[in-house]
Amino acid sequence: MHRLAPPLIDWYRENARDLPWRDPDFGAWGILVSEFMLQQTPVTRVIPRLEEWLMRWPTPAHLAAAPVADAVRAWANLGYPRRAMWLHQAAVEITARHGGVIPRDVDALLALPGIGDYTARAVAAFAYGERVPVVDTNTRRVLARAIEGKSQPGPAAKRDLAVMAEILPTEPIAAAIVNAAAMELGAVVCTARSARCELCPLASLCAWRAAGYPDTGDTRPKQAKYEGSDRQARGAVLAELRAADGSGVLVDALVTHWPDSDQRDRAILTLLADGLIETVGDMARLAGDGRSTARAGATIDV
DNA sequence: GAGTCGTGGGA
DNA sequence: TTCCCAAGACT
Repeated sequence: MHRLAPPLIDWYRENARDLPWRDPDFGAWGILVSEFMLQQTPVTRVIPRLEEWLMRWPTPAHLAAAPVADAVRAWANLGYPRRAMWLHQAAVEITARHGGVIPRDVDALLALPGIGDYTARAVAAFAYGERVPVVDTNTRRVLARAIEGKSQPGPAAKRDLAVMAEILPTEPIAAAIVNAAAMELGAVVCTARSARCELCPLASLCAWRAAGYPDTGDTRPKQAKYEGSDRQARGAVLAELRAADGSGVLVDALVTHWPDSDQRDRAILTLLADGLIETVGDMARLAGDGRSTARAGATIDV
């Protein structure tokens, strides 16, 4: 077994947070939904929305039968609402092509919308016990420090999976724990802002610590400013349509206060292109909203 | 590979 | 106040 695995396993058994999706009875659907929600959204904000979601849609078939607009509303403030749309579409495909059962095969999971390298492997490992490397931003930071001796990881790369595979135990259950432990360690001890090495089970083995904590630079892509961005404009448009009923809002009445009218129009057009909203005549609404008169796809002139 | 895509809490 | 960043995916 790799020298990093035993201390990770022992530490995780003692220190893992008691999170809902770690309940052995949580189920593959709950784990899949939690992984969608956790893509770029903090744990504390996910938990209440996740519990509501699973109460309302206890299986993929339940979600698949609902309008996608309901999913986007229930997504609430989790951010990146395309994820709600993709999760809904994934539920449709799981219901139609997988008999309502979440796939356990990584490639089958990757074929679903909104599921990439991380989520596919997380579901395979944590819902089904598959022995596959799972690499998220926390794991990449832990590996960069402990093994490569760097202060921060580089941008996500395919090679990360091979590095993680190196330290995975042979036995699938132990492998799943090592996957979870690396993520957990990066989330609560070896964080982006600080390294609380006095709490770290890998401290005595850590290459970065042994090298004296050199600042090796930060090559991660920097996040664009949100204030004044197209994302902010899209958020404002979508917030108005979430608050509206199925009849929608006059296109010309959407976010009329927005200071940049070109940006406002661009927000509406890209939301249409993404399939998050639709127009019927001069009205706009969440895609799939409204009742029986749905005629999506009409164009608007802005 | 680099840019884009929400939202809000904490440093 | 301002900035960072949070279990990524897609184009």
